[in-house]
Amino acid sequence: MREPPSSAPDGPLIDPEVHVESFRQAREARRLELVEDYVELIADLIGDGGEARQVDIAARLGVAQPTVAKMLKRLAEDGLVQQRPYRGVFLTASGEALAVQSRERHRIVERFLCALGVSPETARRDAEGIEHHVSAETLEAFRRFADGRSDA
Amino acid sequence: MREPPSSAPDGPLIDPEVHVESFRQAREARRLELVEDYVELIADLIGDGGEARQVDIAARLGVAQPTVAKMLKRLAEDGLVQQRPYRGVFLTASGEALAVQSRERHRIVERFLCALGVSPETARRDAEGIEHHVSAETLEAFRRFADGRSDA
DNA sequence: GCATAATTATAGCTGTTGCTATACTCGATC
DNA sequence: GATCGAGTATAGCAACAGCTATAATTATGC
Ligand SMILES: [Mn+2]
Ligand SMILES: [Mn+2]
Ligand SMILES: [Mn+2]
Ligand SMILES: [Mn+2]
Repeated sequence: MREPPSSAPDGPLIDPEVHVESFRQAREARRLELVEDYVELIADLIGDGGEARQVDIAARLGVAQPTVAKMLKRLAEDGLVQQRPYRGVFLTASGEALAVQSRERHRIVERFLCALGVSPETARRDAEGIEHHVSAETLEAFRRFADGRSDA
Repeated sequence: MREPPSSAPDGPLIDPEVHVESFRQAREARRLELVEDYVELIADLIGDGGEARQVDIAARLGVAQPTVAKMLKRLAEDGLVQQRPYRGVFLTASGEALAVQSRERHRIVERFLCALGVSPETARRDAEGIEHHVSAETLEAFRRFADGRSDA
């Protein structure tokens, strides 16, 4: 049915094996999105008020409290947080490491968008989604651009 | 429990009502990601070879064929594609419109990353995820930057 | 200390996105 | 025109991410 492997791309479409790489990477990033947002938010809440309560996590994420409870259970199973019944949730060493890394990347993406001329509000909102799909190479390019343009 | 509404942000955390907006936008974008990728890919396959078969869609997305079959059923229910049993799938008018719009945004994001100095391979992979989280304002900033720097 | 409010836990549901296994249909070949 | 391979449909499963309703627990106020 399909043409035998020819080196001539007979249209605007790239090679299927190459194409699939991008989609796989995007799916993998999507799988990690929530985890990254949770640990980052937990770290911020602890840093801000000394504790991360389910109700506050839920309020900031815009989801119901049982949704948070279920996710925290999963994060605990994955060794990223530690929770004691009816008490707050804390980050493990690896959870803290992921939080620091995620927060730094988030910060760079948001700063980059602002440096590009996007309004702070839009930068804040778009960065929340974009951050999870920015590779190390792209992040470095973002950082370079933001540093070069920053008025600081 | 929580402080009464005070105008003084007592930490690095922004206002919860503002914070939740970003997460809601990211969740909404995530909800539309797959739909946009499907219609864009279907449009490309039709433009390339005149037809969009499930096996080809599956091969490019990196998923199994029944996964594609189920999604096409949903897209048909949503009025984005039309499929006849054991025949190819076609885009409706609104499906075509979404495809054109998604493809254009995708193209701009990828071109922007390249203009920023990211390698073509990384630009291709990162754009596949980033595209879905780029607002109209950010897209316009991307376009301006890419146009201003393009050597064409 | 006890009543009550706030918080967390749990049960049970839905919808989405993936999978494997298998049945069905279509078209090409002989 | 029967066969066989490619492609499609369907069934059934699992993980994930959300929800409501309600029970259990902790914390607060009197
Ligand atoms: Mn983040
Ligand atoms: Mn995020
Ligand atoms: Mn795309
Ligand atoms: Mn995409």
